[in-house]
Amino acid sequence: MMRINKLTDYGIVVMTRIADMDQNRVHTAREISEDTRIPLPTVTRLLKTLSGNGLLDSQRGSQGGYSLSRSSDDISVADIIETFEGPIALTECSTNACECSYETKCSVEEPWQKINDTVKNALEGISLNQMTGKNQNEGLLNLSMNYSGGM
Amino acid sequence: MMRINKLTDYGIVVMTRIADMDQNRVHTAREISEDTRIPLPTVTRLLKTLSGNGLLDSQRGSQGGYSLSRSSDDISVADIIETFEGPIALTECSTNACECSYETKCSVEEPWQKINDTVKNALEGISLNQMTGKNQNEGLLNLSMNYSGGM
DNA sequence: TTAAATAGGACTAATTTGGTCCAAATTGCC
DNA sequence: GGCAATTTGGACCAAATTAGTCCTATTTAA
Repeated sequence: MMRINKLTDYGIVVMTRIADMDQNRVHTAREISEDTRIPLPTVTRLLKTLSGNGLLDSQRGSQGGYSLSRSSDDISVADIIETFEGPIALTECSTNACECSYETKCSVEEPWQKINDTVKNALEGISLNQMTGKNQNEGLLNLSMNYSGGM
Repeated sequence: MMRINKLTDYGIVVMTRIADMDQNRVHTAREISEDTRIPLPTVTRLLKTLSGNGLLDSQRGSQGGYSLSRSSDDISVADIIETFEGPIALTECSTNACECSYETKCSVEEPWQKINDTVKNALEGISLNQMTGKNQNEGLLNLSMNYSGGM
């Protein structure tokens, strides 16, 4: 149903949770697992991926844990999605290198690029901060979209 | 990688192809298969789905075939995607009935609705006609998106 | 030195997706 | 009326992807 993957969804939940918590200390996988009720093995994997891709800073060893690598204003939903699923590309034709096997497909290539850019922009426009409970009913209110294109 | 399904992609190719062809006659599955080089069994399945969901009219029997049920201006990419994948919903939370098992998820619900609406609007804004070769480099040129929301 | 963490990666089970095929129903035409 | 060309509906299986778990190594504070 044109879903993002479950793990990506979890990833956003986890990031949102971290953004919601105290920024002055690190948070362990166990803590986040208990908070979100996502099983610990899964959470550890999510955190590893997120830190490996630079969205989280990690501190090893005792008293270690994870924290946001940047302000929650500077992390977008697109960042998180791309961490788990790679570049946002609705079809193969959306990426730069289009190697269509069907001739017709290529006539469809340029429109897809546009569609994809639009979706990508939408996701880049939502910050992690906007996902938190902190400013619910605020930050998103003036999110809108205008089409000047005529059909 | 946050893709639409291959069959959905094919579905768009098939619809685009039909839109590109003579509107004064019906087109058989075999014809479309040969045109697009998508295997016949797959094409028949695509066409069945498309006609079952009202995007194509079908005529049975000898001399039968498929044709667009409405003008290609009145069919959107979103229509086709929804035909194959159901309502556009990036996460479960995007749909009306959100039954999150994790408490945090629900704090994320409203932002997701917004994100989803944005993506949906983007896809609804592209007509099948714009996907055809007929008016390439025309219809899409002034497709743009403005964010008034600040991050 | 020990305990508490993260890091890296292998592995399996579950789910989804892609693709094919068959039998039935409908329709036009000879 | 019967035949041939279609769509319709649904079952089915193989392949690919995804979700989730587990094990071992490494790092670090106390």
